Amino acid sequence: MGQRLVPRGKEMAMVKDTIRNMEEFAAVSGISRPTVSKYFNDPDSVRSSTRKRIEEALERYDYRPNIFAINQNRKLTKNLGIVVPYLADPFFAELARNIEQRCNAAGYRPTLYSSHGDQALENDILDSLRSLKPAGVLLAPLGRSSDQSVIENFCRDIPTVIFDSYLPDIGLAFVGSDNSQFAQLIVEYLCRTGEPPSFLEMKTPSNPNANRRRKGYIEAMERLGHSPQIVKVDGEGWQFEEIGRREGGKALAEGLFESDTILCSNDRLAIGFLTACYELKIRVGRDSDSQIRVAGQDDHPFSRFTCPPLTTIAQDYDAISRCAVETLFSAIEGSEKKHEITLFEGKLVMRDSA
Amino acid sequence: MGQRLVPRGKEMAMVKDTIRNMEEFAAVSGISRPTVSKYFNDPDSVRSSTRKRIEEALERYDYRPNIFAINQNRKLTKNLGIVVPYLADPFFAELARNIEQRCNAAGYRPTLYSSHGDQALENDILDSLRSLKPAGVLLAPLGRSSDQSVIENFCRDIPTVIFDSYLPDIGLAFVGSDNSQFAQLIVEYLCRTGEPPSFLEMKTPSNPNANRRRKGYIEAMERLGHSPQIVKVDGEGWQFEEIGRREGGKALAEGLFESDTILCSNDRLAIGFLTACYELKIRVGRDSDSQIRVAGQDDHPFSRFTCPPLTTIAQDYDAISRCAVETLFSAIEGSEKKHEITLFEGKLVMRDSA
DNA sequence: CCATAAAGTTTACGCGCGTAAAATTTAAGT
DNA sequence: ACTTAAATTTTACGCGCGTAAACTTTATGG
Repeated sequence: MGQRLVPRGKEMAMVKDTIRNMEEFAAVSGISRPTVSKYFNDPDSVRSSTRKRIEEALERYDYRPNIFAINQNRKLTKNLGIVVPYLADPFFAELARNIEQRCNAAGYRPTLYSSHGDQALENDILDSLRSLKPAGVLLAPLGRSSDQSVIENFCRDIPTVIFDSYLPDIGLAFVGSDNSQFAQLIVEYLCRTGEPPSFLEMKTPSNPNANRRRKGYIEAMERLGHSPQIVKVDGEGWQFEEIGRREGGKALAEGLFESDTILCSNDRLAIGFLTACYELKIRVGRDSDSQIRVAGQDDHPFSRFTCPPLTTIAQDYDAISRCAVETLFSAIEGSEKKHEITLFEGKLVMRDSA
Repeated sequence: MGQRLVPRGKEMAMVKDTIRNMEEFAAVSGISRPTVSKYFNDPDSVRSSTRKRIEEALERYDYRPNIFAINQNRKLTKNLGIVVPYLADPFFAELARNIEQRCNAAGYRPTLYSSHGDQALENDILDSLRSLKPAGVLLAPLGRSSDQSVIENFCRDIPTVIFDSYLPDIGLAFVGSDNSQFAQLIVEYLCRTGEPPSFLEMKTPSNPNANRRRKGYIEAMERLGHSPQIVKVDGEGWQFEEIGRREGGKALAEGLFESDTILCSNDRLAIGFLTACYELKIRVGRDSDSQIRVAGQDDHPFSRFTCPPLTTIAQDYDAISRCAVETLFSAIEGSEKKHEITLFEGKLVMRDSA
């Protein structure tokens, strides 16, 4: 009796549930519009008592500032762009997820784009990204098939951190992996535990990281007193598994590998190559009754589940995404000048394939 | 002599390269601003001669309308939202790519979001999607862990086509696969070629499609005169491969499967289960010296590359994405009323695992 | 209690574009 | 050449918010 059947907030919301703009919201919260505007730009910039009043009103009415009107008038938006070359590759999906969460946590509005391995699309994305007036962009370029001049122009206008795939002197900074170290680390391991490996890669790798991995392989082999052997197979595009299976299998069947240990340029190639081995009934592993060993590089999310599970070098997803985001933020908020390059080392992940 | 050293367009661009708004662009193109505005809303709505003049100016000056000002004033934006539950799953990545391209082709601006398996994030996405005033949304819900009332409210305000994971009576329409048919098709195949299969699934599947697949399995088994056997394993979340490996392997080691043929609720579970088989040194395949057969459902992009390659039922990515997009467009442009459900059949993909 | 700074209020303008209405020009067709 | 419809121009307003300037209120401290 006499008790409220409806919570106070809900009741008041019924009175005028349709807050059309900041003017009306300022009215119902009893604060002037410019102050309310100030609050939304930075809640800490208003006195705590007025902040409280605004936030109370915010609970009664679900008003939120019109994002288009905001961005039209602000010089610097809170938008961020995240661009990856190929989202159907779980490696990039994971990286993107990681970066996205960090951006959200920092109060920005990230938007995710995938170039799908297509130069024209990458250019289009950068183009439409411009019109979003983003505060910054985190860009993993296609690599070899990127239109460098387009990216260079873009980076001149918009604060951009490049990650994963290096482009010389472009953008605020580069964050990626020390691909040479990747290859050296696993070569050392493979040599220590068996025959020195042959190296399997695509003839025209779409990603420049492949070049550093090849060099790392050669360096490590020579340092250890072995002669490197590189098998380059045909294949274009981003269907790495299929290339690894078809062309890698072909090379295997033709006996092109001088070693019984195959180091693949990346995990996806290795995954396809494992399939080829299966089809050729060649037993892969490091136990005595196996015929060859296969290793990859990246620690792709699926590498744990190949048969046998793939020995590989793990990318430090977390460090890369964290560093890329932090670098961008410090450049946006402060003003970093010099073009910095940060490379993270990989860790050996020993599984059964090598 | 007397020849131009600079193309005409470039030369004129030097004169006044900084078109600040539509007013200025209208001036240099010799057309009034309202007509230019009309052109940008629909190039075919102006006379071909004026269209030509505008497009000539467009080549000389790289003006493009301010997207924020446009969206602020238009009642209906050209924005679209695409939401998937888990982007690190290449199945959804592929589907999203497919949908994205269709939206772009139709002149819309799609934005891709992933709920990353998290209800709170799904809600947040819908919330921030609202403020984008999208013309429509293509939503693949989390499923069981979705907050149905939130999604229902969202769909009341914004034209939304649900895909992949069915939610009763929500949204404009549903587009997905006939999951019951998937299971029946592969059960028939498995029974025809060997022992009737046991069914492996998660105890609390995150996706309601799993329920239809289970029913399809039971139906087909009974129709063929076999008694169904379902093995439910523990496991939460979206790490299906790991669940398939760990829990599926445990069930296998404990001899819980009555049949030598295992039908998995989906490919990712099957991929993990194949790993478990490998670890237990159980040979998978359909040839005489294999011990068990394993099949999946979805035709996941990686299923081609498991060892052995996975026999499965292929989702019709293309048909689903096409239908979902077309349904949304016809609802946006025209005005579809009735809530339609469209299901696509799967096709048997025979590989070596079963 | 008063001086002072900090915060809030009023007022007003501008951002870039959609869009309506009325006036004018253009194109098409008998 | 004349009628008519269609396209374009002019003019004008509004969207929702950022933001500046001048003024008024509040908090703080000796």
